[in-house]
Amino acid sequence: MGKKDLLSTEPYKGVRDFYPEDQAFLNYLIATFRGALERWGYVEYNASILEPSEIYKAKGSENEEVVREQTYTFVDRGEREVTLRPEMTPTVARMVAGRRRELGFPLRWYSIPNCFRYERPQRGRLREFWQLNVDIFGSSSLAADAEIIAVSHAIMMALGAKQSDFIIKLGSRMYLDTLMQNLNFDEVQGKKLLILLDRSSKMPAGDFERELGEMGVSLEMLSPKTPPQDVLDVMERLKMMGIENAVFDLGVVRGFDYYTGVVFEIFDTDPKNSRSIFGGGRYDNLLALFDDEKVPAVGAAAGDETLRNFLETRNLMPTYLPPTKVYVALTSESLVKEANKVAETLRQGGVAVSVDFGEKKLSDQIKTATKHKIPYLLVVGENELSSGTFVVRDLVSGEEKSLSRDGLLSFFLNL
RNA sequence: GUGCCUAUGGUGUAACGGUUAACACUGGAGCUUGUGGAGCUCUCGAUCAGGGUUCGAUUCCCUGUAGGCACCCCA
Repeated sequence: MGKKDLLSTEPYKGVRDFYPEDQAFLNYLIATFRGALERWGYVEYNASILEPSEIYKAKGSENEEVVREQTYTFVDRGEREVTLRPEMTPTVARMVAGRRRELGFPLRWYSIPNCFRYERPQRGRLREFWQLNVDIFGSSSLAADAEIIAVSHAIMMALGAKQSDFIIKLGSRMYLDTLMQNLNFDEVQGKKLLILLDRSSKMPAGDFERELGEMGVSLEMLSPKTPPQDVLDVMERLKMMGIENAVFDLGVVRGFDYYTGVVFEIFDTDPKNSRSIFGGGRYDNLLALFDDEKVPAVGAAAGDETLRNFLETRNLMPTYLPPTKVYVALTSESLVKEANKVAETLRQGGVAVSVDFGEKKLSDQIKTATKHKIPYLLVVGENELSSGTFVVRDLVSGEEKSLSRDGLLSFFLNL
């Protein structure tokens, strides 16, 4: 028997299908983000996935290669170069700059976009991911830096984490800049050093110090006696908010593009998840690309996949339950209409109900309900309809309850 | 781009180089239990592709492909 040329059921490389359980998890993340952020006074925005390619190239010439090789970029029918957004920050910078005069500052915004990067997938890194973005625009105060970190911390806690589960590592671009000046490093050397610092946590200590030596510096020369002033200030503010798991880390650099001040990354303390969960910092110059007047900004981002890895390792994944509360099973296919009448009463009252079509026997209908993890079963048969008494079964405990037609709604509403 | 690992039904696993590739779950069909989630019977369904070694390859080797992991990079 020759096999037909069937299509693959695999999704495109590096992207995921969101089966109901997966979508439910994403929804849970989004709901948790929203809840936490809106309590802090942040409002939600969004934008198209498509952006003109130039907004990613403009940040600096060194980014051009990254954009060319690590984004989904194509030319549209009108010869415009288009990129599927690899991140949200340029987009939000564009949006804020576009309405700078109308928006009141400080501005607290968040969004949960999907972003695309053309990369080789591996643990915690995919070609499409959902990413929370939180930003404050229009404040230069370190209080804003601290708030962004505090909000990130609050989200971790809202997801069920303990402070000992993660650590907030702070760095200072300002400190590094003055350091470069003191070392008389030019831009090229400076970048090289930043890259090395960024990699340091992944390298054996010996290699790191040897490579530092090759650049004519030592770890001692780079390490401050006490954390840089801006980092200290932020840490102090965090402590006052009850956040104890923040430390200074020379290796937190955040690439080498638009950051200008305090930068931070949140890591799982379990080494299994080596990728940062949250990352962000201050980027006071980015909006100047779109606008003559500077608008200071500080923000953070967190990806869904690294958060999922974190929650899985920490056993914090929510258990899946469908929105459906009641499954109506029928003793005969001919009862669909009657069953829908019963179901409609419940729907009117706001109870989520699905009705079987009665094509299969009752035991199979129950199996379906169980398989879909629907918590309650309601059987509609001739007896029930004539007597007006319905049996509701709790599919988890197996308990049953006899109710009148009118009693059904109040039963489900009182769960 | 580089390196390492992996590849058997839809899923998870099994098969010293040797009969007809096994088992569980899932799916389908049926029986049965007189409001029934159980049980029983039957059934669909796989060695990634191409070469090589061998009397004989799921098993060993090579190439390709796909996937995973790490590096690079990480906005």
